[in-house]
Amino acid sequence: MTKHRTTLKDIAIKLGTSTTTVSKALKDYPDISLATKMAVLKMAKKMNYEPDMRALALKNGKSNIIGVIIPEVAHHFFSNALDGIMKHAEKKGYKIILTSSYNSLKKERKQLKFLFNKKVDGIIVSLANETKKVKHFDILKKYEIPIVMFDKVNESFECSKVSIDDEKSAYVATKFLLDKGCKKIAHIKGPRHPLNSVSRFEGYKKALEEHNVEINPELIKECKEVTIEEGYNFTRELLTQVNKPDGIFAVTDQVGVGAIQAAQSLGIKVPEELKIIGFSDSQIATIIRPNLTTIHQPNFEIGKTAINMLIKEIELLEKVETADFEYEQQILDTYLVEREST
Amino acid sequence: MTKHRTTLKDIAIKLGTSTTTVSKALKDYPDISLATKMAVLKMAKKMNYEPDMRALALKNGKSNIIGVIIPEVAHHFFSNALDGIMKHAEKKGYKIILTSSYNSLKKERKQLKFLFNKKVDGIIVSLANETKKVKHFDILKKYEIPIVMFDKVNESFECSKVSIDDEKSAYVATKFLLDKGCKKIAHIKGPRHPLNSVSRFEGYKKALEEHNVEINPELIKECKEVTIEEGYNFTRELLTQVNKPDGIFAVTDQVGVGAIQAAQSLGIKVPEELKIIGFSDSQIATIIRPNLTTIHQPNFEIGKTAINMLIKEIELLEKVETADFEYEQQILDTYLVEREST
DNA sequence: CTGAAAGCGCTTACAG
DNA sequence: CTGAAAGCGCTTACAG
Repeated sequence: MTKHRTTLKDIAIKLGTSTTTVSKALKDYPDISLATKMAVLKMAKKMNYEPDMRALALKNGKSNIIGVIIPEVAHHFFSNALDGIMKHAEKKGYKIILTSSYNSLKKERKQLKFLFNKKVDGIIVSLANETKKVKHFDILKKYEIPIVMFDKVNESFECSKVSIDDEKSAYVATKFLLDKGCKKIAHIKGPRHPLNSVSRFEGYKKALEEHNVEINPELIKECKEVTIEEGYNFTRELLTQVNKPDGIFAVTDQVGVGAIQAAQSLGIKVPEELKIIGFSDSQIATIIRPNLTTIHQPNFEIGKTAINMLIKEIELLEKVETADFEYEQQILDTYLVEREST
Repeated sequence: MTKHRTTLKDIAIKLGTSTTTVSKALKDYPDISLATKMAVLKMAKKMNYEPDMRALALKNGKSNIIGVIIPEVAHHFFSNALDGIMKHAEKKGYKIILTSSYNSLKKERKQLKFLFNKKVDGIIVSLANETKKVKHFDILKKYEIPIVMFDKVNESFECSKVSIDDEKSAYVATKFLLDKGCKKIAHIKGPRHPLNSVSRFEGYKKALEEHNVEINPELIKECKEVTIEEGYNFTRELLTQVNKPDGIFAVTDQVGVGAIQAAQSLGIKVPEELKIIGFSDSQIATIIRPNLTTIHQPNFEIGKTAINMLIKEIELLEKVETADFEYEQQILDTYLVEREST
């Protein structure tokens, strides 16, 4: 058994007064005599009184806790976005219950249910790769619990969202290779599901089409895990086939780094013989030699924007009777960072 | 206002019975008739009943929530340790409230107080760099709230701890350079405070002393932020002074990567003219060319061990009257990974 | 200015 | 087998 902590009642008994009075004194109600107030304050301090937030949450119907569900924790993008979420939640007096879906739909459902039962004030989620249908989020609508999706969002679900324009960014990346003179541009894409990879693939195709370059299935590879290893292996495949690419657009920096290493392992010069561009602008892009040209993505800002939108909704909801406000959809800017690999 | 959620009372009214009966039926008490039980279960399902965990926490005195305080979120080591903490907390039915001290003592105090008021079942902490005295943790002792420290621990505070042997690992790293024939080994150390950097410095000195190599202050540099940039700048200083080192032990891989880049910028060959070893075995160590030799640290395992120790204490405490069990101190193994930079 | 009472959503010892 | 009552720690409308 853990030890008894001081409650309002303890203070009241010690002072021969009521919990009502103690509560009011502590909360600085106007209808308490100065003498009583001082006595209560003093005793509360002496007894190390700290309010029990469980009771407050139950009573007030507000916990000042926000639930977060992310696909992965030990991941460059998510830990940075999380940093943005936490710093700004902190500023506004909220704390975070952090959960992970580990990219599994089943876990995502479980975490959501838990956060719902926990009565968090709102939820921020980046969908699991497995998640296609988002029916499980309907319960939040039903009980008017604010939710904001970021990065891995669902197109059809109505809620506020923060993301980048993956298609446009991929278009920019691919067009950059075209402008640099590449004729045969390969794309090592992400898995079929998360919307991001699909959109990046679309941007790639759009740029090629616009420049009247035929899309060649031989030059398109699809990752499962989106790792350095996959980037390495696919690039070796690409570079040893008859129809070799002279440019590669990699779906992430991890894959791009693998691509550079693969080219080097075959004695192919980057950028002279092969130009490579990544996506994300993570630290590894600056460490690999030649440095990886990439698309910069505002990780921290994405998290920050998401939490600010969510808190705005939470606090709006406290005032109005019913939630019929407009959902916001913010698309944050990306930009190309030119380095040595192109 | 958020919408009303189904409570036991709602079900009871609908069924013309009492909340007591509903509660018991839901919890499968033996003294409920099968008919009632079925009816309750059915209605609960129909009305989408979900228990309110705030009420449970208040009633049971247990929240199944663990508070975590880490110095940084967007950090390779901490996000991996956190991954270990979360995965294993999950398995045992606990969730995490994640907070960060941002390496500030003041924030650490604030987060601790919050978690205390929140009545979490236990706390896992890695101390802020600023934290020297840990008096603020005494309150946990007073109320018998289990706490486990990991990585950045305090020597004198009595509680369970998980870490690695920084001194020994640093000794191994330095000795490795000596065995490779280095005569003048520099050390780019961390800031004066966190115990880790001090211990690593001790290990460095010990190895030199044992090999009768004099410790030369000219060869010792002290980082503030422990970044690639600092590693780069200090290494350039070291390599342009009269008394040049032929080996560098860097306090982290970040610093080690900066060191390699600095050597390259001066046309000094690694490992032929200068051998470099890092600490942590993070991804960047495998990406830099030449690859960085380093000390492997079990990030995920550290988190996993910490959470398992904590849950053990929490559950023990539920059974016994008072907490007088032994604190565990686990030192996890590290090992040297030889790569190209030595 | 003070305090008894009701209530937030649950559990459980106890009486019937 | 069922349910009224007390209680977890707080808040607040209301009566005095």
